[in-house]
Amino acid sequence: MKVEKISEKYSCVASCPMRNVIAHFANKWSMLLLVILDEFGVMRFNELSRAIPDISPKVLSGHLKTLESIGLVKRILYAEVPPRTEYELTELGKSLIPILNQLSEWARRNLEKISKNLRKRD
Amino acid sequence: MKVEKISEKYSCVASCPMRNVIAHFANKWSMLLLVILDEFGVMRFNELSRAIPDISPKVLSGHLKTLESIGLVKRILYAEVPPRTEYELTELGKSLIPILNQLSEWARRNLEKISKNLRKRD
DNA sequence: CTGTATCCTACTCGATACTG
DNA sequence: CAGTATCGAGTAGGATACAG
Repeated sequence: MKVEKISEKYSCVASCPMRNVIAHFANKWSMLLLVILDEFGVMRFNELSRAIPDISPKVLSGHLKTLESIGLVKRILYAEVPPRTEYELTELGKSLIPILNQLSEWARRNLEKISKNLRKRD
Repeated sequence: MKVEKISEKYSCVASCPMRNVIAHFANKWSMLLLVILDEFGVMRFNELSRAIPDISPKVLSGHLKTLESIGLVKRILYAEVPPRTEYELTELGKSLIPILNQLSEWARRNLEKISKNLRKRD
C-alpha cells in the first residue's frame, strides 16, 4: 500500500477514527475511569476520588465531563440535600469495555518486559 | 467490589497496567504510528512524515523514541550516504496490533454517534 | 535524508481553598 | 457532597531553521 493511501485512511480525512474518536479518551485517566466504572457499576464523585487517590477533583471533574460529552458515561444528578450524583457507563461505554480489558490484559502480560525495556533507556 | 479493592488493583500499586504501560502510548500519535507501521511494514522517517502530514519532525522523532524505548518499535540505522533509517514493529508491537485494530473498528463504527454527541455539547 | 535545536504557545495537571 | 475558582508549574505540541 502506498504511503498516500495510508495518509488518506488515517490522517488527512476528517473521518480518521484515531484522530476523531480515540484521541478524546486515549489517556491514562479516562481509560482508568472507564475500567473502574465498569467494575463498580455505579459510582459517586467521591467514590471515584477514593478509587483514584492521586487525581485532583478538578481533573476528575474535567475528565468526567469529557467522557460524558463523548457519550461514554452517564451522569445522573439527584435533587437532594446533600446532593448526590451518580456516574455510570452508557451502552456505548460498555461496548468499549471488552477492548479496554484486552488492552489491560495485554499490558499486564507484558508489564515486566516493558519495564525492563524502559529501564535500559536510563 | 469495594472501592478500596479497586483502588488497590488500578491505582495505588506500582503494577497497575493502565498507569505503567498504557499511559506511555495512549495518545493519538503513538497509536496512529503503530497502526500505520503495521499496514506498511517497514517505513523510513520521511514516509512516516508524509503518512501523517500534520506531525512535526520533532514530535514524530519524540514519539518514535518513546515507542522504541518501550520496545514496540525497532529502529534500524544504515550507515549510508545519504543516511537511511527504517522503522518497523517489534514482535511485542505486532502483538498489540489486533487490539488496536479492534479499537479502531469500534471507533469507526461509532464515529457518527460520537460526533453527534460532541456537537450537542456546543 | 534524518533528524536536532530553538523558541513559543497552549494545554494539562496538581494543590488548595471555597461555594451551593 | 459535589464540584468550581484560582494559581502556578511543568510539559507536550507546533513552526521553522539548520546540522551531519
